[in-house]
Amino acid sequence: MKRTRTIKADVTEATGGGTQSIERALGLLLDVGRADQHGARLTDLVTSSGLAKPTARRALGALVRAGLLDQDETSRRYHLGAESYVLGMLAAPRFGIHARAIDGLTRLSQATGDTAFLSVRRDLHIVCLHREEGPFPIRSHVLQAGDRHPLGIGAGSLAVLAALPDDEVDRVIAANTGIIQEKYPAYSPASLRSAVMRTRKEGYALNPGLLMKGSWGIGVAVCDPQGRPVYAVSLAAIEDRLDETRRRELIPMLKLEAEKLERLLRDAPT
Amino acid sequence: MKRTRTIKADVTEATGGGTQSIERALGLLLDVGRADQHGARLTDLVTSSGLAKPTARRALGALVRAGLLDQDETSRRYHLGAESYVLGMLAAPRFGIHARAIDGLTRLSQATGDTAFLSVRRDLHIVCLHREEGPFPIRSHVLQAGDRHPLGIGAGSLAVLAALPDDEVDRVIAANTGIIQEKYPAYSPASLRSAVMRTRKEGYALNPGLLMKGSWGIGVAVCDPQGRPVYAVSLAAIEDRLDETRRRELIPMLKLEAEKLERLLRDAPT
DNA sequence: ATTGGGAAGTCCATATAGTGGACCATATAA
DNA sequence: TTATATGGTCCACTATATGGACTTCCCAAT
Repeated sequence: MKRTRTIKADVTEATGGGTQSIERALGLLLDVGRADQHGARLTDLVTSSGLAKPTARRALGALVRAGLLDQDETSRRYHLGAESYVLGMLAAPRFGIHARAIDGLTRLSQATGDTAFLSVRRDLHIVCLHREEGPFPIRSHVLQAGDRHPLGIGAGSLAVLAALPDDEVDRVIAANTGIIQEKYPAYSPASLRSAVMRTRKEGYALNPGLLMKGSWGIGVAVCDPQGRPVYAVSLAAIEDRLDETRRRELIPMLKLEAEKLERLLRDAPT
Repeated sequence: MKRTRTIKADVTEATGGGTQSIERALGLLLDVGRADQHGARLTDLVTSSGLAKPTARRALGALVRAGLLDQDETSRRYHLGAESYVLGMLAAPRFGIHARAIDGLTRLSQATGDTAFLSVRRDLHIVCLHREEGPFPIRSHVLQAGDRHPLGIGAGSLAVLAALPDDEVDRVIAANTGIIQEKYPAYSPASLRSAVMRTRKEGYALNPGLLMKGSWGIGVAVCDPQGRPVYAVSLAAIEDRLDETRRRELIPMLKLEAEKLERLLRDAPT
């Protein structure tokens, strides 16, 4: 007897089986990416991934053989490899706003003195793509290129979350609740929801030092031609430099740069 | 009875077992990377990889879920995803010569009118990282960013091969013999060896239309501080524009840019 | 020297996780 | 309508990845 197909092949979803080792390996690849700068050690990767050591090492070996990772011969640390770089260059035309966004970030950081960021949305998270420091001597290093946080955590991230439709805001918060409770004690699903409201009302996102006391941030979302938020432009500074008065000066500048990026997204084909 | 360990743990090598699915998946990832621009279709990936369709699809699914690939909802083609781009950006500081090399390529292409290339060595192959077109209206499109050829095939590639020590030249040619016989009818191991000699004698590599009749190229290698060739700078033009006389003008310009890059490699830390 | 601890790397019996032949669904062409 | 080509899926079977336990290496402290 034939099984009745209840959902008659909606789209493709629910595949997902039979890919354990691949997903583990890709997880390791992204982990190493996050740890670049100094490289990742086998033991750390083992603990952070929860894999058994032989398993992790075999996967890392495959990644190294593929050229996506390099292993330092003496320190034995894993770094991103040339193939990762090449891949990124090949992907660049499809995400090419980055290159042209750097100008804007530089303008912002020079004009304000503070540090400007470009972040990109990755489903439930946001990833910091670029950090451009301004001349002001006290600089927050809370957000680095490559850092990843749940949507809503941090100024740019909150700007993106608030720009999503309500049902997706709920979905995202629900999906991230576990991580938030575990790693972001200053946040809660409820506080996120009210932050979203505030962001929509004010027209910009504010992070009043919730990730690190004293390190404040403001951010706005950049939407694609379909109106979905994909990037965020944000600024970080110490609390004193982001009081209400100064924010009123800075927000128009942020919005201006965000609009320029939206125009680029509209014009760029691909 | 204990098995005697003949090679007492020289370095780590010969691991390699227990990674089939990972290597298959990574192969697919790189395949898609090569096919970007237009995206890769499932069927093509199946044939190019030799995998069974369900296997390929499962692996691609995992890559999509990890964000390394995107699948176009309507065309069903696979493209590089945001995570690939992020990875590349994170790897950029370690391979950052690229960004600073573009200036040099632009200078070259403007000064000569022809198309300038930056390529990077990946073990037995060379990968074209960047292509900068000059104003001259007849332009060869034989080499594109992302294209990969065995070492020795093409001008930049030959420059790198010729800059390797003899034993490695032999190793590379031996390892590539199969691919060369299969896909590059104008080449042979013997012709490669004599091309290497010619390159060393003349001080630059010449490709007299061996990949595509009429499309000539000249190239020089860029070596890291240890003297190992890692990049190549090259120029492509139609045969008429690369006669002996003009080559004598162009080669010093290429060498100048190559030396600038070597200086960057020396000064840049990591 | 000697010891100890931490990290990298390795082995192999086990069963879990991936495989692929066969099939279905949908889209465009004839 | 049939033909053909492509994307997507099922599931029995076994090839394949797994991980506990082990060895080797390195360095710092005794």
